[in-house]
Amino acid sequence: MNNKVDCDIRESLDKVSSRMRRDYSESLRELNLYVGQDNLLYRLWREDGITQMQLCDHLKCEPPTVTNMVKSLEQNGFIQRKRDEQDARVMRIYLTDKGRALEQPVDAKWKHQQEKLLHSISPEERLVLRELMMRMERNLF
Amino acid sequence: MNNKVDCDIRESLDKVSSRMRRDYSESLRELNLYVGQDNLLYRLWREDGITQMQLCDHLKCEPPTVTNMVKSLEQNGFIQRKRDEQDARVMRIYLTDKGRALEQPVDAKWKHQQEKLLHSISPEERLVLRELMMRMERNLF
DNA sequence: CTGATATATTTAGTCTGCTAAATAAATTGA
DNA sequence: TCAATTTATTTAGCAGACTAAATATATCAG
Repeated sequence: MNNKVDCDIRESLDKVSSRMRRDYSESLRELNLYVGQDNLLYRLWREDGITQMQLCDHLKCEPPTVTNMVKSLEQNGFIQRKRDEQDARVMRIYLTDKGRALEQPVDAKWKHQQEKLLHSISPEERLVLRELMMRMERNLF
Repeated sequence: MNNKVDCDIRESLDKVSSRMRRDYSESLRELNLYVGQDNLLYRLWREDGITQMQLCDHLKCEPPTVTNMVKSLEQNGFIQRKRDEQDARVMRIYLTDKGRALEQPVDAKWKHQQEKLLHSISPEERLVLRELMMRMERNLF
């Protein structure tokens, strides 16, 4: 009986997150960005010139994924790659003006998407929800 | 102030679902399946011989995605494609014995993953969580 | 009956994401 | 010093997922 609830939670989680990703992805296309690239840029808006390895850590993905994302972002002129002077193995990623200019529009789209997700949920409920989400997170890591 | 909570919810949602997907994906590799294929098979376990268009509806994805998944599953011998006799446009997808045999092992892996996600959360809390997830779902669709 | 439209699928090409293996540079240890 | 190991990145190849465009079949309207 309880199993049904559990199933619904997992299915709902999948549905919500894939739908969010899809909607947000579509919205980002207006900025000539692909979903995920906004997250990479986000790290650079916080700290410009970090290495690909650091991006891996933050994005929680594997090195080849960063290589590809960075390549695409560079081709579109949002970032620039420079080899580190001290350590010739590492690549440092720097924002271009075009990349910096995306911060506000991306933030607006992010907030809009977020509001769509949560709009029927009260502040008190959001606290409860966050607490439960955090516990699921801890269960997985 | 509340915005922080909202942000955490969305970030947490992304983290939890991507981690779930990743773990589950790795687990499915033992069955020679890729993540997502289990969901397609699930539909066939419920109703064998449905069309690719019906699979699209259930999986909530686009026709080319189904084409590729079906191709891969057929090459691995889990399903068989047959053209519909009434309407030569439609392809009907049928399980092979090998495909049918995956139902139990996939179900076990799914349940295992689900328990990992929810194990620290009480039955009462699960009901609350489900209710909130469902509301987010309704917000998006 | 036939030309236009609708429907189902495929093809081509993009992206994120992965693993395995290759490459290149730095570090470590005998 | 120099071979072995570690670290950072890239390449190749695969999957799911997407869009745009092509193909093939069916249906509908005049």
